[in-house]
Amino acid sequence: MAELSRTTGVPVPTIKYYLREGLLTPGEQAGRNQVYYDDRHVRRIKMVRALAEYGGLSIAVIRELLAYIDHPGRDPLRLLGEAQATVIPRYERRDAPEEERGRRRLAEVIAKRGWKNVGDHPSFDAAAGVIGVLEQLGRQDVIEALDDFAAAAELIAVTDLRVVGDARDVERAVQVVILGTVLGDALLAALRRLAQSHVAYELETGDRTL
Amino acid sequence: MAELSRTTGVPVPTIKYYLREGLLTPGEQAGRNQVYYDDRHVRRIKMVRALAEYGGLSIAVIRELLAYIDHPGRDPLRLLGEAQATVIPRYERRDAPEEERGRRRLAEVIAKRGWKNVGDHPSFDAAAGVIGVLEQLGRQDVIEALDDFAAAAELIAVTDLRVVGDARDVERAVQVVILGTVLGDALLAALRRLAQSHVAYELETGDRTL
DNA sequence: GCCTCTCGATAGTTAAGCTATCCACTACTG
DNA sequence: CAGTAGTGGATAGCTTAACTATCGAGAGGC
Repeated sequence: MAELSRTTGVPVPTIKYYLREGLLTPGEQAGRNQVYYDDRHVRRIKMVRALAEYGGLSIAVIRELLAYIDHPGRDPLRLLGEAQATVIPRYERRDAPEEERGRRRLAEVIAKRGWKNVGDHPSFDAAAGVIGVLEQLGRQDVIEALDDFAAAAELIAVTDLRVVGDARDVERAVQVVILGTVLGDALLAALRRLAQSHVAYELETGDRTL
Repeated sequence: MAELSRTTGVPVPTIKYYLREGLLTPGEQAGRNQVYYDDRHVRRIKMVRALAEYGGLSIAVIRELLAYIDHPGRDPLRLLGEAQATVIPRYERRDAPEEERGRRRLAEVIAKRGWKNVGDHPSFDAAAGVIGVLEQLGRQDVIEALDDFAAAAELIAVTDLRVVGDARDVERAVQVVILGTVLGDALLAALRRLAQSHVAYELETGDRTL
């Protein structure tokens, strides 16, 4: 265990805690007080840290994710939806008037882009909630950019699905979905800021106009 | 205060807590134990809740954001960078080999897209960290999609800058940047899942091939 | 005149995510 | 082969964040 701690940089008590919480499968017992940990444990710990640090996920959610990674459904077609359902935070759909307006606005955009199969998606209410709150805060200008955001999201989704499709087995595909979603969100957020900085620079120097 | 609580749906003790924490400016004193709150307080509270709930920001970060919203720098050109710096979580740049590799990989993509003004951006290390960890976890397939992600990020950034440019004064622009960044990230994440669901559906029905 | 409500201060609560201590035991070290 | 450092497991404790509850002096309303 000391070695596991050294190679991952995670303190021993924390590893014990992860074991207690069921994030790590017990290692192979070798004698009364000697346990062997292998490469999989190292990757497991790195995954836990990455999901917590970059994805901001709680230990409880990470445990669910890992459980799904270990025992994915066998139907590859449903895999994306199932894995998504495991990752997505559940927003309790409030029936406040502003959220209702957000739902209508979002439904318009979805219709315009011809998106199917999304009306009862768990992320629908999340997006509608954000739109509702933006409207309440008087940020109609941001809401007007919704179409462009949706277009970009579709581009990203196509990439996502291509990567998932290229995964050679279910196990790999599950990892792509989970990590691609959680770490992908963090990555996209960071890239967005870099791109903003770049575009702002080009506007300043006159290399680009909007 | 009871009325403020009723119209926002936030319990009185929580409002008191926000006052203590300096998230809310004190209302107008009217007598020894009577204080008037107005519309701005209502919007303030809604903003705090939105930033916390959808953006997952801590009270401490929200306080900084609000302070910047109240006293933005006067140079509109620097505004984006300053506001960004306030929002972006600071990752302590580790000099682990995998993060170093992430930095190199990211630098390639940036060079390929011709992004300028981006090498020492605070989000650079965040993105590099994610890439590094993806590589460690054996997800080269996701890393290969980096170019596409960057392209989408650029699209989004152009939209962002257009919205900021349309804001008619500095005060409005600051709000666009902060809310557009924090709530925009949440919105994009949700739209991404909706788009994934849509694209997956089209692939299933044969309406689309990759 | 009394009863309720208000503000503000202070203290308490809850949950998450570790971290520290203990203990019985064991395996390497000289 | 004795000693000592280290092991795993159990349990308890710590720290921070974000609220939440209590209290008391004082004001407003019928």
